[in-house]
Amino acid sequence: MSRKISSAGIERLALYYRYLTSLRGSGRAFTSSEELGKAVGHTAAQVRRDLSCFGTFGIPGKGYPTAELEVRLSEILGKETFRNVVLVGVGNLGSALLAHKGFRSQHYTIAAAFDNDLRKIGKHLEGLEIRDTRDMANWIPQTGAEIGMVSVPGDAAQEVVDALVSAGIKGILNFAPARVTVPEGIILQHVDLSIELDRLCYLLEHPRR
Amino acid sequence: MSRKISSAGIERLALYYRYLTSLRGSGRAFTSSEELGKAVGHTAAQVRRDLSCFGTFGIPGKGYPTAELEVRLSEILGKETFRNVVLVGVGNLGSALLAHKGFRSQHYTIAAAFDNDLRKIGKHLEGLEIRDTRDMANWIPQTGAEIGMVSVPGDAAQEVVDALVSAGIKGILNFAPARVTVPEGIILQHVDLSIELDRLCYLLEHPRR
DNA sequence: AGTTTTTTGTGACACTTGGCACGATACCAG
DNA sequence: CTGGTATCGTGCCAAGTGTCACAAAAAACT
Repeated sequence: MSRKISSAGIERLALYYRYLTSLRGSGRAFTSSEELGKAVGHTAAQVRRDLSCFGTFGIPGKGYPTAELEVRLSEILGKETFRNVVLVGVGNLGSALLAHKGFRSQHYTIAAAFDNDLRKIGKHLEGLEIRDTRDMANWIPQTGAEIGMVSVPGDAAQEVVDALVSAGIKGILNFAPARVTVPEGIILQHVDLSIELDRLCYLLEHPRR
Repeated sequence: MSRKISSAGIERLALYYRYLTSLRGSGRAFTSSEELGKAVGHTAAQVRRDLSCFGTFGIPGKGYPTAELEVRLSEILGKETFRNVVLVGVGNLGSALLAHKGFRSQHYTIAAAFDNDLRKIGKHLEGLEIRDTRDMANWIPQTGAEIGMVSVPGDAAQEVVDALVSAGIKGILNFAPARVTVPEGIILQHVDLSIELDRLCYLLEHPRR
C-alpha cells in the first residue's frame, strides 16, 4: 500500500469528506468507491487509490462504513476540532470571507481580523473587532491561530505575509494578486481570482482535443 | 518545439503577463527567462519551455522584448479586448466579486448580476442592477458574455449552472461549495474556499519531505 | 458448505510535467 | 571579421499522477 497522496488528492479527500457529511443523516451505513467517485466526479479506482494512502478501511464486497470513514477523514484533514484562523485585509473580499458561513460548517473560525485603514479599525464586523495590522504580533499568538488569510492589495501582500510569519503563523492562504515568498517551512497557497478567469478564457479559446 | 501547455502552465503565463505589465512604465526593453522565472517563482528553463509552446520570440544573448512579449501574451490569454462576465448570486462573496477592482485591470467587466432574493432584485450595486435569476435566459445573450461566475449556496449550484448553460454561457467559474456537472464542451473551474483551507491544514500537519 | 457476487487494494503501465544540459544563435568588443 | 559572451530552444530524463485490470477477500445466497 501507501503511495504519497498528491496535492490534488488532498482536495479529493476533502470532497469525499464533504459528501460523507451530507450523507450523515440518511442512515446509510455503507458507501462504495463507485458512489464516492460519482459524487465528486472521479473514477472509483481513483477513490480507492486515494484512500489506500492512509490504510485500509474498506470491506471487500461491502464498501466503506460511512461513519468510520468520515471520522477517519476528519482526522486526516485535521478537522476533529475547530481551528482558528486570522484574516488580514477587510476590504470587499475580506468582508466576504468574514461573513462566509461555509467556514464554520467546515470547522474553521475566524478569530481575529486586521486592517490598516484607520476608518475600519475599531469597528465591529460579524461580531469581531477589526484591529490594527501593527498589533498583529500581539494579538495573533493569543488566538492560537496557525493559519492566516491575506486579502490586501497586491503591493502590500509581501509586507503582511512577513508580519504574519513573524507572529507565528505557519500557513498562509493568499488572495492578493501578487506572488509572495515565505521562509522554508511555511506553507503558502495562492487563490488568485483574476488568474482563475484567465485560465478559463484560455481554455475557452483553445479547446483541448 | 511545441509541447501542449499544461493547466499550471496557463497560470504561469498569466503571471508572466502580470509581471510584464508591471514593467511597462520602467523603460526596460528586454527581459530574460531568468528574470521572469525569479519574478513568478519558477526556474528559467520552465519559463522558456512555457513560452516555446507558442513560437519563438526570444533573442539569444539578449532575452525577450518586453513590449512584444506582453502583446503576444495578451493575445494568447485572450486579453486584447475587454470581456464580459455575468455573476449569479449576490451574497457576501458575490458582492465582493462585483466590487473587486482587480477584474477591471485584467480586462474583465461584470456585465450583469443575478439573484433570486426578492429583496435584492432591482437594487443597484456597483452601478449594476441586480436582476431575477429567472430572467437570465433573456439578459445574458444581450451581454455577449461567455463566462459566468457562480456564488450561490451549494444546493442551488447545479440548477444555476444548468440555467447558465441554457443561456449560452460557455465557461463557468464555480465558487459554490458543491461539485456540479456540465455538458460536453462547457468549461468548468472550481474555486472552493473551504477546500483551500483544508489543503493548507493537511500540508501543515503532514510536512512533505 | 460451497458457489456466486460484489467490491476492495494494488502491481503494472502510460502519460504528464518539470528540470537539466547542451547545441544553436544572436549580439558585442576589439 | 573573428572570438567571446549571454541567452534561447529543445532533446532527454526523472519524478509524479491517474487508469486499468486482476487477485484477494468479504458477504450473500442456495
